[in-house]
Amino acid sequence: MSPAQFFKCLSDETRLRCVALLQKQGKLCVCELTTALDLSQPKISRHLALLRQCRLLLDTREGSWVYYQINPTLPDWAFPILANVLTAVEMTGQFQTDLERLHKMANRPDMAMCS
Amino acid sequence: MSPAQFFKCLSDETRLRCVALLQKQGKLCVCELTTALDLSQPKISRHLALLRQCRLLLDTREGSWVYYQINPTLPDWAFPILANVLTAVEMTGQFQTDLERLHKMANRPDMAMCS
DNA sequence: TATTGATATACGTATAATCATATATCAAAA
DNA sequence: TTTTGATATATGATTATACGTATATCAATA
Repeated sequence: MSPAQFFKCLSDETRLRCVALLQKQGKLCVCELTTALDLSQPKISRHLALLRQCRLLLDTREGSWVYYQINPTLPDWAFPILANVLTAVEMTGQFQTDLERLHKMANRPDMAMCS
Repeated sequence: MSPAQFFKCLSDETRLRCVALLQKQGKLCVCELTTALDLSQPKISRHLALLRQCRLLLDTREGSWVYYQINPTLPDWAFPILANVLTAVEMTGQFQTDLERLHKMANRPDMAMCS
C-alpha cells in the first residue's frame, strides 16, 4: 500500500472513526462499530470492506460475528502514523461519544459469549 | 481542520509529494515544485490552492515568485503526523527522484536572487 | 505602457466516491 | 429444514475529484 492510498483510507470520517476505535480497542465486530458510530449497518460494512481490500484491516469470523482489527503486517511506516491518528481523533468529542456508545452497549457479542 | 480533512489533503499523490518536499525543504516556490514533480504548472497550482484553502499550507509572495510552506499554526496533533509522512514518503523512489530534479534545477529563484 | 515570466483560475469532461434502499449470504438456533 | 440475527453486496442516484486546455492576473522590466 502506498502512503497516498493509506491516507485515502483515513480521509473519510466514517473510516477514520472505525480505525481509531480499532486502534484503541484492538478488535471489534461490525455490530459494535455500527452501534458505536450510530450509523447504518450497510454503510459501516461497505467502509470496512474498503479497508479490508486495502489490507489496512483484517477480518476474522467467529460464528455469526465478524471481527475486524488493524492488520499487524502493515509496512513499518504505518504504525507510528496510526498511533498519531488515535491521539488526534481522541481529542474530538465525536470519538468520546463513540466510545461511550460502545461501552454502554447492551447485547455485545463478548457478553453473549459469556452467557 | 478536522483529522479526516487533513488526511484527505494527503490522499492525493501530487499533494503528498508537495507536502513531503515542503516538510523537508521548508519553503519552495511553485516553479520549483513544478520542476521537482515534473508536472504541469496548472496542476501543481490547483493542488497548492487546495492545500492553501485548507490552511495546511501558507503562501507568501516575493516578487513574481510565490513560496509555499507548511502552516506553522496547524493543530498540535498535525506535526507528528507530518514528520511521519516525510519518513514514509522518503522511502519511495519517487521522492528521491523529485529531490534530484529539485537540486539539479537551473534557474531557481534562490539563485536568481543572488545574481 | 507593452511585454514577459510566474502563478492562478475557469470551464467542460471523465472518473470515482458516497449514500440509501433493497436484497443476498451465512451461521446458529428452533 | 425453517427461521432468525449478523454481515455483505448490488443498484441507481447524487455528489465530489482530478484533469487538460485555455485564459486571466500580477509583478517586474524594457
